[in-house]
Amino acid sequence: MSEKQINPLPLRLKQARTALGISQKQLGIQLGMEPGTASARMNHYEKGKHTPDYATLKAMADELGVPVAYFFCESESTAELLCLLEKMTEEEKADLVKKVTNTVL
Amino acid sequence: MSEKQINPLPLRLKQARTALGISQKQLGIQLGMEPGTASARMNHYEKGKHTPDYATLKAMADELGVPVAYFFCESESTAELLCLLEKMTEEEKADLVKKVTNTVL
DNA sequence: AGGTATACTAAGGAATCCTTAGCCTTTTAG
DNA sequence: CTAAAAGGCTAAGGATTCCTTAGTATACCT
Repeated sequence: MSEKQINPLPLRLKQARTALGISQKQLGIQLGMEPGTASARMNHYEKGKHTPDYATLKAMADELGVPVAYFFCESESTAELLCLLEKMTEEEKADLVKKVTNTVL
Repeated sequence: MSEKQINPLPLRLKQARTALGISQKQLGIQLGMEPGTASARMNHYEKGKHTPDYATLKAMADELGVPVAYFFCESESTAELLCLLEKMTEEEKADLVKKVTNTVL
C-alpha cells in the first residue's frame, strides 16, 4: 500500500529554475534574499528539506514566470496547461471551461 | 503601489468545504486530526492565520475532491479548470495542451 | 433558560525555518 | 597539473511559525 506522498514543489522548482539557466543562489538573490543565505535557502526548498511561505512562493513564481499553483501540479500535462492558462484572458478561460465541461461530463 | 499579495488558500479552502456542507471541525476530524484540535487548526488555515504543511494540504485536497494546486489558484476560472483536469486522462490532457498551445501562441 | 453547534482567538510548548559556517565536486583559469 | 571559483549541499542553533489547550461569542434549537 506504499502510498507515495510526494511533494511536487522541489521538482517543479528545479524545472523552472534550470529552464532559466540560473543557479540556486542567483535565483535566491533575485528574490531579494541575503547573498549569504540565498544558496542554503533555495537548496533547502529544492531538496524538499524546508517549505517556503506564501510570500516566497509568490516571489519565486513571478521570477520564474509560472503561477504559484504550478509548484503543486502532480502531472506534467497539468503543469504545462497551468502555465498556458496564465497567458489567457478571463474570457478565453471561461470559454475553455465550457468546452472542457461538455467533453468531460 | 498597493501590491495585493493575497494568499488564495483560505478562500479556496472555504469554498471547497462549504460546497460539501461540513463544518471546519468536522473536516479536520475527517483528516485525522485530534477532535480537540481540529476546530482551531482548521480555523487557523481558513482565516490565513497559519499555513498547513504539504501532508495536510494533500489530505485536505483528497477529502475535498480537488487537486492540491487548486488551493493556490488566483482566478476562479483557473480553479474551476484545474478541478476538471483532474477528471481527465493523461491522453486527454495532452490533447488539450496541443489545442490550447495553438490557440494561444 | 439551558444545551448545542459553529466560528473564532490568546498564549505557550512544540515543531519548523532561517542563518551561519562550512564541505564536496566539477569546472574554469593560469 | 594546480588553484581558484562556482554550484550543490549539509549540520547546528537561534529565530520564527505552528499545534494544542482553554476558552469566548454568537446563533439556533427545545
